[in-house]
Amino acid sequence: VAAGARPDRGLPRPLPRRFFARDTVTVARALLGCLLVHLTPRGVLVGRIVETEAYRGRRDPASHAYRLTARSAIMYGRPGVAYVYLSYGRHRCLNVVTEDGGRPGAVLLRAVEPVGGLVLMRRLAPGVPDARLAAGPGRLARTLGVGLAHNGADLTHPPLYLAAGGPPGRVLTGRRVGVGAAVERRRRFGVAGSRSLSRPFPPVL
DNA sequence: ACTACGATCTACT
DNA sequence: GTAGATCGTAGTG
Repeated sequence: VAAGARPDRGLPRPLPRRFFARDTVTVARALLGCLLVHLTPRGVLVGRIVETEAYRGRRDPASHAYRLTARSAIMYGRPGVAYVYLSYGRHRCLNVVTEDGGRPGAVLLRAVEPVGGLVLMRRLAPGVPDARLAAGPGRLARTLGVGLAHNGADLTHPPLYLAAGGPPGRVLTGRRVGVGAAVERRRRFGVAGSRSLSRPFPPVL
């Protein structure tokens, strides 16, 4: 980069790795209101995180890290790294690894509100209304240009990273989506009033 | 090597 | 409300 050049001027600053080296539920809540930023060759994409889910290991049968396998090994590794997997052979899901000291954990990013790069986002998800462009983990990955190639990417640095945002306002909690009934409740978190939630939070749990 | 199964989304009845 | 798509991962033989 040329001296004096500021290629990231105007862009939010990445969250430090220590942000992610904490309890997974704490990180899942703290990520609400934060920004997901992707500097792609075709443009800058920015979304405000409005929905997350916490997945731990060992004691969490719904977590991919319940057992240590080739795929889940990344959840046992460095916090702040992306864990991207293919769901139902069609959809990619973006997580950020949490915890420290070899403890497994990850937060699934389930929904963001489009903040920047709307024109490109609409191209990536044709026919989807703006508020719904990244409502759901599969749509989020598609609309933000995230693929399996990002598995293992460091989310504390561009081109794909997380950044501080505004306060989330009131936070909703609920049971995780798409997992069996025998698992613990209230590991899904959402920003109340957002029109970009993947689905409503039931009034009573 | 072979099989079963999804942390989902879309389309259609 | 429910079915089908689609393929990497994980478990079994």
